[in-house]
Amino acid sequence: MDDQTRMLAGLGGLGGLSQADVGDPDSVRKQQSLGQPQQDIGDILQQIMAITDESLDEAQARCWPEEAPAQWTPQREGELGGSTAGCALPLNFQHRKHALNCHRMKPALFSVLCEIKEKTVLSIRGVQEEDPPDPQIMRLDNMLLAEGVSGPEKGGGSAAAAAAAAAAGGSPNDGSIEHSDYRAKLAQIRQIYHSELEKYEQACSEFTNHVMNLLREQSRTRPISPKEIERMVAIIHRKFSSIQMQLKQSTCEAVMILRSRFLDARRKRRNFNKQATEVLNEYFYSHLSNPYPSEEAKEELAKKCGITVSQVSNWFGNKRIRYKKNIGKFQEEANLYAVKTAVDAANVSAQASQANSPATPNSG
DNA sequence: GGTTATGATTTTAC
DNA sequence: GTAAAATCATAACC
Repeated sequence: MDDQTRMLAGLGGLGGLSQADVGDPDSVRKQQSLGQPQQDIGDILQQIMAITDESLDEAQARCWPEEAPAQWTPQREGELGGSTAGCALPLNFQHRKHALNCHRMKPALFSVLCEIKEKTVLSIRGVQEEDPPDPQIMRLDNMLLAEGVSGPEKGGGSAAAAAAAAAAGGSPNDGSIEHSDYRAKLAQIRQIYHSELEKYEQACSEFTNHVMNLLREQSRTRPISPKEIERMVAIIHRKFSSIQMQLKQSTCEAVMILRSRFLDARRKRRNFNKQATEVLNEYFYSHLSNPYPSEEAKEELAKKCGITVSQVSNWFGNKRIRYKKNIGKFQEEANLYAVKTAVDAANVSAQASQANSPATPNSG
């Protein structure tokens, strides 16, 4: 509450207009002899100064009879009148307020004061207010949307899980248990995110309303323009959006951790199927003198085996080092694939020669 | 349950 | 950035 009060005092006060700027009571009294218009202004300034001299806490502690009758009593009014004994005018607070509101010069004077305030304090603040959308927030938003945490719920998470499963090297159906586990955990994160977001939004709107009401109330006795209230609301929204960013950040982190766990292939390593291993071994042993497939070859092998290019690279890396370390152990396998390759080559050449020979009626 | 095989990751060297 | 080497973690086998 103290922070709010201070914040409001910064905006709700005369905003840079010191007592000397507006006119202290002595100089005002001197001016009173200058004629009726000056006397009017002097009166109203004195009233304003008397009211603004009171701290906001004091002002808020005093409730208006028409707004909070339960707290206002004649005795209370007496106390309030007593507490303002230090003021220049012997009016109690409510009387002063009433007199001020009814004063014929009040709208014009407040308009001028608002204008001065606008040109001084608020114009300085205004420079940093119109900032573009934060790229960091945009990144977080995009990620949360892509992961299915924010936005519509329909299958976002399962799509991400399917993609994750595919990236892990298996088909999405292979790990249906892990898949549903992933979805459940993602849904949990989503639920926490939305409930927290709702809380923040509610708090933001409650606080904004509270501040707006206070400023509107204050605007009856202090020069506060609607524009200034708007600015204050914008400031509050920015503060709350920074809290929201923290929430988004931690949600993203949670999703990343979940995803990395789900994707951590070491935790659920699957051997490649027999056909894939055969294809890879065939290539390895038929290129034993230089077992380094090009990028194109890797892509083709990956396609043939139904794995990723990086998995092909891993496999060749492992194979090279393990073969080199223990050639004897792999000799049998090498011979096997050498024979297989020779047979395949023979078949290919046979087919080629058959295709090149003149066709006969019996040739099938 | 222990051992081996294997896919993935990390560290290191170039 | 790439490959070798070391290492990790899990699957598969006995």
